[in-house]
Amino acid sequence: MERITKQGTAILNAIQAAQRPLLPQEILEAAALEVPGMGIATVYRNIKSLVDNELLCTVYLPGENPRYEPAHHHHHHHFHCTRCDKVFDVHDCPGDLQQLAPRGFKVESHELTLYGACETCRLSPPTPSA
Amino acid sequence: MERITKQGTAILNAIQAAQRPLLPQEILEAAALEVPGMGIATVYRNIKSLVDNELLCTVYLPGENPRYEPAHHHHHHHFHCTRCDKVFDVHDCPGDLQQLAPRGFKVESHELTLYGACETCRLSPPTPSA
DNA sequence: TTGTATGCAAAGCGTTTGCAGTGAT
DNA sequence: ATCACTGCAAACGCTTTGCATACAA
Repeated sequence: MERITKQGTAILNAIQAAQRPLLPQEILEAAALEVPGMGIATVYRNIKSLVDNELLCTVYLPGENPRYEPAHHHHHHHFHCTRCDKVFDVHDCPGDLQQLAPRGFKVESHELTLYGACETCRLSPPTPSA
Repeated sequence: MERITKQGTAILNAIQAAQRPLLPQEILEAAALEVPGMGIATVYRNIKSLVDNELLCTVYLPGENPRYEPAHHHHHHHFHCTRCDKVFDVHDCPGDLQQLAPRGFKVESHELTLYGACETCRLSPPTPSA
């Protein structure tokens, strides 16, 4: 992306405004509030170039489609709320995990995902009527 | 699955013989050695029923398609070799990670993936000629 | 004006499903 | 002889790509 377009601006705004990693479809919905009629292909193309330029990073969670968040340039993990399915950053880290690997294996990095209830869901359980 | 078929047997054999989680395509290739001409749809259908019957479990790794391994019925993690892309079981675990989550969040489970070089790849670096 | 970025639709890829035929019981 | 399972092909959901048009420069 060499040119500044209203679509590209809206996409980056949407991702930066979200306080959590977003799916492409969520990015589209948010950006389309600003630029109605925007297509999903534009979202994918912009995401790709933003990731290439290291303005965004890709959040891969087990069994999930990729989400995107602003590149933090620091090691962190994620918390996946099993109630609302939203994903949140976790800035703490268990540290070196070489000890866990089988003998002879060299651990160079790791990914950790926590699952449970986010604060909102913990304080607002689903209504029994549902 | 109520009936025993040669395809179903070959599929289960392939997964149990592998010492690591396999992709559906890998399962097909292994099982087709025993039952040539087997279709990928049969692999998916058998996997699904084996998972439902808890003979298999699904291994979800970040950014990867699902793999399948015999159900171990115990908590464990995985090591993904970045050289050969094979995945191995890790039986050790860092334990409770509640401490890592943001305040107010409740951690109920976690997934951990280690990345690096498996023993084979660590001992056999790629040939410089490649 | 130039040519990049967009929108649409078609294509890709992994997975699922409908259907007619095969084969386990 | 049944009817569950199989193979094939079509359908699906997500992502990518081709192409003509729109618009940033």
